[in-house]
Amino acid sequence: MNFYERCWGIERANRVFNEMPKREDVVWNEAVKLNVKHEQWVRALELLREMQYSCMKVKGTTTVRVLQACGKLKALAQGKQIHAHVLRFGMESSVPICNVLISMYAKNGELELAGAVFNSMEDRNLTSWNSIISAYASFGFLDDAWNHFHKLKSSTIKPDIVTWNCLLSGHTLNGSYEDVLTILRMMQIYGIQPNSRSITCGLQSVIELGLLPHGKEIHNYVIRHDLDCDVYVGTSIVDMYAKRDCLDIARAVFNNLKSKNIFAWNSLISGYSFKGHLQDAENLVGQMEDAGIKPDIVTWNSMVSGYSMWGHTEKALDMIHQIKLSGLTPNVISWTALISGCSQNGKYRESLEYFIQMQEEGIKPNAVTISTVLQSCGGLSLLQKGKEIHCLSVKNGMTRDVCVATAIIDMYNKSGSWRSAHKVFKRIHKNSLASFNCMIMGFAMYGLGKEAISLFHEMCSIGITPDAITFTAILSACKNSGLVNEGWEFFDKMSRDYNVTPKIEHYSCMVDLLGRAGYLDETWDFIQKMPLKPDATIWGALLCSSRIHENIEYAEIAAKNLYELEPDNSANYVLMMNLYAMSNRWKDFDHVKELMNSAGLKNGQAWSWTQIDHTVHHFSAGQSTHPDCGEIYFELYQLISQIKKLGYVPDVSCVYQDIDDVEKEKVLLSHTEKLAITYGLMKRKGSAPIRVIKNSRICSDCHTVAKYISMLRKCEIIIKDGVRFHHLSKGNCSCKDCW
DNA sequence: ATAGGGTTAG
Repeated sequence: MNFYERCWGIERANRVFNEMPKREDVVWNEAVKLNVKHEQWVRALELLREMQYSCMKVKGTTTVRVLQACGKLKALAQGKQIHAHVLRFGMESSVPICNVLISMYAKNGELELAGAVFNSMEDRNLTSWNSIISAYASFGFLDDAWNHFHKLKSSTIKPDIVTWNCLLSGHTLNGSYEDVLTILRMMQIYGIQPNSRSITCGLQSVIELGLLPHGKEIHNYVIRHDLDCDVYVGTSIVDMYAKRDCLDIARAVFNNLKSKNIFAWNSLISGYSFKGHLQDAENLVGQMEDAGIKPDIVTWNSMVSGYSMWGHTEKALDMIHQIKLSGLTPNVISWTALISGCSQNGKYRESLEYFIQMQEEGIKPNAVTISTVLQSCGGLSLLQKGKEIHCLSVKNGMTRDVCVATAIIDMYNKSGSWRSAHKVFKRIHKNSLASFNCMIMGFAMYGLGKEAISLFHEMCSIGITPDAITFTAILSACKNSGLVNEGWEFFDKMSRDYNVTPKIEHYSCMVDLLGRAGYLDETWDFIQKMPLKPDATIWGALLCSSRIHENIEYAEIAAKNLYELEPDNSANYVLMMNLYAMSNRWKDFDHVKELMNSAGLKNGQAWSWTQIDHTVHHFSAGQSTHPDCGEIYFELYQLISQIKKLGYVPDVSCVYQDIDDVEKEKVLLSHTEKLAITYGLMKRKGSAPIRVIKNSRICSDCHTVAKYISMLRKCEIIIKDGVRFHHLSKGNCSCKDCW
């Protein structure tokens, strides 16, 4: 039989077997084992059944082999049949057979059955214990695994390296990386030498936890125990250094590797690419090819991701082309890398275009792709497109994914529809810290301070601990709703009760909160006492508040710092010019204007847009480019005269030009958000809210006009300005006029 | 006869 197997393979061997006139038990057993070895599963089982029918003796070793195969092939039904056979022929007292039964059930995910077999055993050896501990650990039932470990320790049998490694890999799979390191320490206490498998678990944990010193310790251990010739260990070390930004060390370790497989190359390349050393990464790809290793899809994807993340979209696209040239097909990860890079760099439009292109090439998006694309929709406030993607994710059952759910909430918040965001939020079964943060931030953006605060309390009451991001959200909610006392309270509480040290963004919120409320001296005091060096956000907040409350003294201090910290930000110059204009200080006005000109800066173009059906309508300051321009102005004049009857008085202080009030009133009319709102009113169908996006901050006059229009025409108007959202209805705004 | 079988890209 063996001879035939060697010369002509399993089929020939089976034929010879069938032609044998008289077949002994031994031959039958050999035939079954052989078929299992060649993964001729059906045939092996047929033979086994024939043996059972003819009451032949099936040897223990044969049974073990077949059960092993049932585990590997996840053939639960067949496994159970053999289990029945084992019971019928009284083989259940055999320790090896029970051991393999445990393993078979575990591999098929039947932990209860595995446990039942283990419990029914009269005698157990170390392998039995290892099998059951491995079963529980590999499915994340770590408590059960430890329980059995402790029972084992109180018996006469001693755990070995396999036992420990089962626990290590269980904790690694479960993501409890601190525990992995603790177990490694325990092993040393018990005098068990970690082997290469233990080490790879440890290294993976060190990478996830970002504990480079521990990693170096493990590296030393590896060198001392000659484990660095293990391919997996070597690659993990390269990977660790590459991920922790120690590219030189990573390269040195890599160069010393005895055998360099594709994983090692890829780890190094991804390290260089991720850090933005793209030329080095590309050179490595060349070297890898010279060494006779063909770059695979992972190699190329590292390159796509690097280029795309660092803003070189064209090169990323070029890499996608290269993938095709090398005979491979760009997969969902290649495309997601490209799309995500665009989105992260603010190239939202491009990212949406590539999303379409990806689908045209027959690649289906997954949850990561969807979350990324939703970010792009939010970035552009494209509510319609965002809704489409939301539908797509529902259709594909992706809303259960925490990242997708959070991205949907964020998209609705950023697209002017906090109600939809809230609806999605409430429908999520188990909200996470991230989704709470996202929704609190959403309320904050609309000036819904009370709602944000009550959500904060709800979150704490169900046992979720707020983090630094939660406090940024809650403080900006207080800031956007003018809740000074509440803001102070949260600021005190965060370090006192929640052990979160305030960062610069928290200080910035406080400066904004105090300043806008008019407590400028207190704000100044606060900045002086801050333990951190004030940055542009702090001075920017002070400048804004000083402008609102027309305090030239503080404004000038803030501006002086800002001109140094961000000389290219025209907004700072413009704010200063506004302030001087308000106080009729035209000489100072001209001075700032010169300063701005000499820095080569222009006053940014103001624009607004609104979406009607599937078309985006753009309105730019000083241009009457819209085809329906005449009609829009006609409608606007009528609206203005109607709201004047309701009490509207134009706020000419919003015009910072040295002209008379009649002229100023005309200038007010041309503000782009008014045109966009008017157009939205003209074209809207039914009672859908009018949504307008504006690149800079809305002025107080437009804000007032929008409030009156919402009252007059009984409509909802949602305006996103450079900073936040305004949700207007029935003559009121969600921001309660504190901006 | 029986236990563990890993590392890279979004």
